[in-house]
Amino acid sequence: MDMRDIAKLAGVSSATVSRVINGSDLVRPGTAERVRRVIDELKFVPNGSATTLKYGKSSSYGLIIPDITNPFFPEFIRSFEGILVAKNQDMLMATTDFHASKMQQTIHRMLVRQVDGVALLASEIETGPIETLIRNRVPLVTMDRRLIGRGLSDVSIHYLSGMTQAVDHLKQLKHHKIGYIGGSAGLTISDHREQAYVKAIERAGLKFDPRYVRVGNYRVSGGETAMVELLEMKDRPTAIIAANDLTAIGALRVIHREGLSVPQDFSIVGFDDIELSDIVFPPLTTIRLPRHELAEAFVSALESSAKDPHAVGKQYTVKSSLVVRSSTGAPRKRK
Amino acid sequence: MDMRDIAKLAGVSSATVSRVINGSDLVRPGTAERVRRVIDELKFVPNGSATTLKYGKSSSYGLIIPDITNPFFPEFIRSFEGILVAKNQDMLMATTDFHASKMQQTIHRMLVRQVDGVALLASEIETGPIETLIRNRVPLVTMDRRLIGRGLSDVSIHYLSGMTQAVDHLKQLKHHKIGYIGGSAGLTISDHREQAYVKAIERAGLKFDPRYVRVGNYRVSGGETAMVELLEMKDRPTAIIAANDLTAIGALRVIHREGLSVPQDFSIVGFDDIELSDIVFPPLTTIRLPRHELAEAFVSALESSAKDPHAVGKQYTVKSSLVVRSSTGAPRKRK
DNA sequence: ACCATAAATGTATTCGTATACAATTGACAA
DNA sequence: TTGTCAATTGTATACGAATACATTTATGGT
Repeated sequence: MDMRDIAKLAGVSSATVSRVINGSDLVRPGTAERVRRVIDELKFVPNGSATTLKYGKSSSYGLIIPDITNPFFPEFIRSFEGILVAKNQDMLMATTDFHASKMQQTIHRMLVRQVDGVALLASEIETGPIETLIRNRVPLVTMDRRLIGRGLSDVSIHYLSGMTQAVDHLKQLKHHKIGYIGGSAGLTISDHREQAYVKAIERAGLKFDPRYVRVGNYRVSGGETAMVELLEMKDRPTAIIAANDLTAIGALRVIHREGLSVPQDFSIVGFDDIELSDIVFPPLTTIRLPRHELAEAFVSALESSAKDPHAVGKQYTVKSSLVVRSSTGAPRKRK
Repeated sequence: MDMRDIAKLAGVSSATVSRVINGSDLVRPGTAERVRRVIDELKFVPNGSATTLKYGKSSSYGLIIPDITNPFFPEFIRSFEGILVAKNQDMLMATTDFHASKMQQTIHRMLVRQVDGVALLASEIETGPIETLIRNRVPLVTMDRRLIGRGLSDVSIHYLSGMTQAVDHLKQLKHHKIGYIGGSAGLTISDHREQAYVKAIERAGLKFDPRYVRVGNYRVSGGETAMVELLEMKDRPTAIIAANDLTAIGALRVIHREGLSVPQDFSIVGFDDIELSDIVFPPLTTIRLPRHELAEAFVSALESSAKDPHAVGKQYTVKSSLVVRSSTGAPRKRK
């Protein structure tokens, strides 16, 4: 069943049907009504491929993330998808699992599908795939790369605001030895977070000690491994800031496993403020990264680039801020 | 850039280019090589809309879930997407948030996109949307509806296997009063789970007490509310089975908040075995629902229906089984 | 009633790929 | 060399919707 069938039944031409469907105002109300009735009766659904082919736009955006299993992403996706659906756009989601090959494959699929733009929350890996998109004039919005260009926008998180609050909060509680468990080595996003930590420490007038900085992997396991190492130190920190909440939860687990407690023996600060962080015990003090604002920034960046793919994109910034719960407190006095 | 451009540069016709791209074997190897070289050089990507329009198939499947924020779904999606990508299929994901209107909208979008089939993990709401799909001859695979038909398959979970193991396990620990916190009222999936509980209780020769059965909402909050009610009972149960892990975690929180402990004061059994269940404290004994098998069942159901949309679908079954961790133990003796 | 003009509708073509069918080329035998 | 047949390659068209342009119909003024 296609528009011509509808046209025949409504006694009009396919052009009129198309106009009715697209809400053109140059159709007489009576005619439009008649056509609409036929469409409803036959429950006609237009063929999107034909529209995309003709129109050159697919009204869909790609979303590439590294790992849907990290709760941060589903929470982001919910907002992102919600915003798109409200605008009658579709979302093509893909996961890279941090593999460059999957990334390539994914981008290829998005090109085939004629997406109107790509939101890349896994910019980590390489620049190759990014160039592929740019070359094909597909608007791209990255996270935390801090580079813009023609058809290339970026949404960055202002880590420093939240990190400063976290360090100040800990300092006020009389912590002087504040450690940091980072993300996977070699990712720009990890660097940004770590730099914010270093800067916040220095700004607070505390001494930066590289021995207190450990590498993680953005997952629970990385937090565990790093925390084990930190526990083995003689002069160990009394507070830990983690690169994300999962890492913080990993640290928490190790501390509990060792029979120590939070926040009496260690204060822990996470990053992201995933829903989970309010559920674990003790509820996690964490630096909130507002998902909905982030999603909104991505969508508006995508939209404006889609409107004019030739223009230079914008740099968006989303602030982070501390949420104090129960995993931070004054350190236990040691003799 | 289209196939004709490639054809011109390679000195062949567009038909040959198409044949090369689709791996037809009636192209002379030398010619194919020449064409492939041009494609690579120009990094040509074919237009999927045109292919879909011509071919009538989009090589993509729809996935409809209620709530991506429930960790069960991301874990499922990871497998589902992985399997599809390996077969060069795309996934169009959509969330319903348990709203019938969103469901309708979502299904409409999938029809427009010409998906080759839909996996519906949110069959809960109504039958209307389902009929829309059937009418449009889009293969449909539902979860736990236990109805099949032309182009309609179903993947059901054999709850009873895991539930029986759970009840037996608790009985062996000397629990006689085993409560149940269910899912949202009115969903078939909730009924299936609850029926399995009732049957398992009776099979174990225990007394079924309806006062021990409470309604939840598949989220932490539902587990909390229900657990508060259960705690207020005079003759309260000593063990609780929850309809999913989030519910169990909600119960866990309330118990801790009241200064009681698990498994000393209460034994708790979850359902799903989300990754989280191994991370909470204490690690949750739970009934595992194998995500990967589930995803595989969905994909094979989709594929066989897509191959022959006219045939009657199949009923798949996936077993559940108990995973014992630390949230279950012998009940504390009460005087 | 008639013309000018605006409003409404229709006709024909385009988007890029796949493929039925047609045409050409090549291999080999006689 | 020519014919036969298979292997290649090319030509023309269809898929379904959108739209430039053409045509018809309605409206209003005289």
